[in-house]
Amino acid sequence: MSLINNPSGGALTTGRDGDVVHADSDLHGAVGRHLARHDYRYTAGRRRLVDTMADAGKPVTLPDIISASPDLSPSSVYRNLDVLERSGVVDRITTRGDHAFFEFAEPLLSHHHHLICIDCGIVKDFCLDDEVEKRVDRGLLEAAGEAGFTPLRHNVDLHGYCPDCK
Amino acid sequence: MSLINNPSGGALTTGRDGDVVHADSDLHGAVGRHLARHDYRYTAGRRRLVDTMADAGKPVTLPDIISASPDLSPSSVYRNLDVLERSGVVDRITTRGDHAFFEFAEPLLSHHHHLICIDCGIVKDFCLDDEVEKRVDRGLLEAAGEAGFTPLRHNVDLHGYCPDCK
DNA sequence: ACTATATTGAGAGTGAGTCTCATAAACAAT
DNA sequence: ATTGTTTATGAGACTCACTCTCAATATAGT
Repeated sequence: MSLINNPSGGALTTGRDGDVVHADSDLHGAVGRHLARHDYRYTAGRRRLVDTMADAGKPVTLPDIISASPDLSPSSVYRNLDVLERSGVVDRITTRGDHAFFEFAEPLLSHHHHLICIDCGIVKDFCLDDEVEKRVDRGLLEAAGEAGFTPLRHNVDLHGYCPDCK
Repeated sequence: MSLINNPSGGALTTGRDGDVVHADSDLHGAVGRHLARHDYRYTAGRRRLVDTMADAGKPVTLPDIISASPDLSPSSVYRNLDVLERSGVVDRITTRGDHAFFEFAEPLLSHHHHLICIDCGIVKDFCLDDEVEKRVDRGLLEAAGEAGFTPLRHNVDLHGYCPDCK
């Protein structure tokens, strides 16, 4: 298992609760706790999936996962990505490309956003500075309240062309 | 044809170019200009589609369009939504729901963002104030430059539960 | 009107993701 | 350890949003 994806380039060191995963700390422990909270088992196949995603260090699609770990069964991977998403371990990123992307959710991964290529759909992570984040948060909470929405998280995505599709 | 969707509640009155559509001005003229710029024809079917979307006044899915205008052919509507998207008339919003949502693109519609229900996928528009927008823009341009991305537009989406799915 | 080009519509086709179900693994309690 | 109970697995069938095909039709230019 390698380092978890971290767009800011430094080690993951902060967070508001005890489940933030530090560069060399116990990812599996944190994932297991999330799963247990939702009455799911942390099986060997799910560990393999988590390891594969951690090794990738960036948002991945199903083909990415299968080509990195060909012994995993596609139907089980889809089912387990769903379980991990329900447990708050993984976020699904839906783009115009053929496949959805998956990456570790906060607070397993520090807060960040996405550059999305509108041609090939590839996703790359980046961070905004704290000042901007706070202002966005305040604006979003206000808007959500007015519309009767219960806010869970925000996405700030930039759509454009990646270096390859330019 | 009714008013175009406008999350801020007031009339659409500003914009950086001449194609911004005011509440009572010529939507079809602006759409026709966009299509012509891309060597597409503004046919009767495309007008019907544009009218249907304008009448809805909010992001719509293909079933929304067909149930509002049952004489439109689904395959043509899909094809024409694609043409309108390529021409910059329409934006596609991909969510976890079964269907993609479509709405008028900027600058036909004033700048705004989306509340997206993570359960049913429904999309609602809202605005952020100008100060926040400017800061977000600056942060995104910087991030895009570092990653070699060519920025086109940004999306600030809030994901949560809509009043019905709460 | 005539020609060249773009669009239409009905239905066939595609493919990412989901569902089924028989088998296997994980947990609990004795 | 053994048994019983619940949950997970995997192969493949299946769904269905969306795209493609192609003959018929509408549009624009001359």
